[in-house]
Amino acid sequence: MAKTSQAAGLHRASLTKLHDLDAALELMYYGWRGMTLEADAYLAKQGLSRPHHRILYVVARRPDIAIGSLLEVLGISKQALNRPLNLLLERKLLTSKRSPEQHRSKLLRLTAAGQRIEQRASDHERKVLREAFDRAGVSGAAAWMAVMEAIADHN
Amino acid sequence: MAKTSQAAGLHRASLTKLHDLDAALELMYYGWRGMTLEADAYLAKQGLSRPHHRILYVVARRPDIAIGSLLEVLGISKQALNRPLNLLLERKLLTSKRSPEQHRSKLLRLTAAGQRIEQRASDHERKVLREAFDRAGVSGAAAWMAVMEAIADHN
DNA sequence: AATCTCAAGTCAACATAGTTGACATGAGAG
DNA sequence: CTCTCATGTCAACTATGTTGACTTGAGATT
Repeated sequence: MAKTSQAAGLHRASLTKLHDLDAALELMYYGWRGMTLEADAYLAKQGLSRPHHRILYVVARRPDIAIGSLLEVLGISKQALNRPLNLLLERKLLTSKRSPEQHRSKLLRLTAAGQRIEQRASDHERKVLREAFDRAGVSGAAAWMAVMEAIADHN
Repeated sequence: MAKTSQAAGLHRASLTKLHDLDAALELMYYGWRGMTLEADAYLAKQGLSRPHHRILYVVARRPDIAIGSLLEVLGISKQALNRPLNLLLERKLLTSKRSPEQHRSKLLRLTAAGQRIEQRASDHERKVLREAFDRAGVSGAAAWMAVMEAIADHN
């Protein structure tokens, strides 16, 4: 699961711009890469990868979430969730218990170890954002957020 | 190759924000999704997917690129390039010819059909960006670019 | 008590996108 | 005639996802 290898650098290739927005398009690509690169490397060291992080991230922000809700939030099938989720339970980064009344569903929570890993992985991503925002200033950061919201909510 | 299915919507989940930058972090995730969603759907209708688009995109902007250079730009192994590239050649979206002097390397070019598909797929992505930039105004777009550059070039 | 529903879990088969490693081919250069 | 070097190809593997078909176990209904 996840190699330590990779070009890691993957310098932004200099391609001829055929359209006005090609530069922006490429920035989205390399921006995503830039934000996740260190987090992925950290996760790989822990024997984890992005799907595990996504689970930890969501459970951290919705303690006692049921598996069905987690599936909805992640937008994947339960079969796809199965493996990474079980690994996290085995590694005791997550706990699951049945709720007192709603005995049908299982509630997920992070253990202390799970919280630590979630925090460190997300910290790598936030660090990249923070440095960029610091350079851009408060108004630049706000403008970035506004544009990203428009892109994310498009349609 | 690529299903037409998917939640397609995948509404931005409302998660408790544990940190200042969690909102920004999630925006990067959903922004990437938002930009590529329609392009991926279009490509799927053509029986293609993102790796094919990446190849078409690069070759469009570097006509007569050799395979070795393409590998560098894409940052994948030649074995990984092999299948999508051969599909594009079979479907006559790309041509390869040996150059007159440098007989060792093969030069890649888009056919008219390849250009059409590349353009349409990229247009879907640019459309999302254009609408967001229109709302944000020139200064907002410039700020977005500046922040994304800082993120992309981080490290 | 018997049955229905519903969340969760599990098994199999498959698709896609990537990896390493090993080796073949074909042209140019020495 | 051999060496290099870009390209091509085969095999085996990993990881992340998909559908479809089923089981299990608890709660609710009749």
